[in-house]
Amino acid sequence: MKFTTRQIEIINAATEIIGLKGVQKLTTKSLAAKMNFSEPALYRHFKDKNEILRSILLYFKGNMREGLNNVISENKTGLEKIIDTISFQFNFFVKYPAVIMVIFSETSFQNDENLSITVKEIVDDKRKIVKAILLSGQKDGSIRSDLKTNQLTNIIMGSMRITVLNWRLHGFDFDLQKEGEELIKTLKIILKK
Amino acid sequence: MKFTTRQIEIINAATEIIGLKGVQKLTTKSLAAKMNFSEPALYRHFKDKNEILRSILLYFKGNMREGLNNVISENKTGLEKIIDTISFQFNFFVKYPAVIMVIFSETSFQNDENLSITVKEIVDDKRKIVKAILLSGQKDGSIRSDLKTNQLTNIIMGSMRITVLNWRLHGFDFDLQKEGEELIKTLKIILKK
DNA sequence: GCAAAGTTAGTGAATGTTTACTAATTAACA
DNA sequence: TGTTAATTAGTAAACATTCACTAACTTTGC
Repeated sequence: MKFTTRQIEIINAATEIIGLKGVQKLTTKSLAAKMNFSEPALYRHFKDKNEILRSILLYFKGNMREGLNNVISENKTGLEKIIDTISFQFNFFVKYPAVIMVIFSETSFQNDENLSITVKEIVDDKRKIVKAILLSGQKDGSIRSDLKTNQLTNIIMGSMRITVLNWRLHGFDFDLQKEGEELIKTLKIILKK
Repeated sequence: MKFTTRQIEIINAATEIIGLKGVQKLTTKSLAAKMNFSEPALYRHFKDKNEILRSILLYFKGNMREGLNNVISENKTGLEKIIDTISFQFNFFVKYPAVIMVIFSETSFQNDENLSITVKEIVDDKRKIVKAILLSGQKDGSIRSDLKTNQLTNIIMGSMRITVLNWRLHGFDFDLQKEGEELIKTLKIILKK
């Protein structure tokens, strides 16, 4: 998926609205207002509203993946890679808090058949990456092998997600970076062989 | 919060719509249709739509809490209680899958100030319960004490949530009960002293 | 080198629908 | 007979989208 600069501007504006007020408040009106142009102008850049929503998902899927790929291509142990992966994501969310609702959107984007398929693909994709790292960690001996990778995946992804969501729920009123480090410390102890 | 039988019927119908199609598809029209009566009939039982949404949250908050209270009032170790708590919730969701979207709804109900406060209270409430059990488990020696209860809470709640959400995302196509038992087995090993 | 042709990104006005909600009325029944 | 629960028929506002049109660029062919 390639996007024009203008499309990316719109995607960012839409993401900000969703992050601040929820998907229900993302309307052609609110989006056009944030972009400082008229509603019909949106249709110069996207076929319809659903394409905007799908583009938001795909755009951040790409962003996330790029960052994760950088992390996992380094020459480190599985445990280190997992830690880096989590760390990268916490940094990402601190930097772009508006994206949280988009990335953790299983519950929000399921009103359209097409969108919920996209969401599913994104989630499965990430799960696969984490699982693969865990497996490599079990092989290189940095991660304990007495627990199934599937379960460890749930524990890692789940605890990270709930920490971030909780941050959002509490109006970003605590230091996510710090909380992230706490979680990483804990997970390290749990995962280590 | 006391509800009439008719109100509970409406709450259940609304929950089913949300569970199946998402909050955005819960409209006065769709809800009335599911209830087999006209839209204005809804207003016999609720002041407005927001009161319906709030009632859904409160109703299941009550249901959950009742079940959890039963579990934690038994005379068991902290570890056993935590396991029972998780187990209870998996059973609950298998029985009432439509409720999942309501219980794990931080992301969906935040379009209204009032509702998102209610959601926050529910989440915080549950977090407190889990944390208290963990603490008692650390005191009675059934749960390891080298990790902070806050972090353990995130790990437990997060992994449970993501397992259930994943089940939903995949159209309920695997055995959640079994997956829940797997998770419990894993968590037991991790938490044990 | 420059006019004709085409493209890009926007506008205001209007569209048909859907939304939540209300007023007035009626059927049921204890 | 009076309360409860429903109805029919409506409303204003919000919604996504289309329409006809324009101003400002860019490309192309002579």
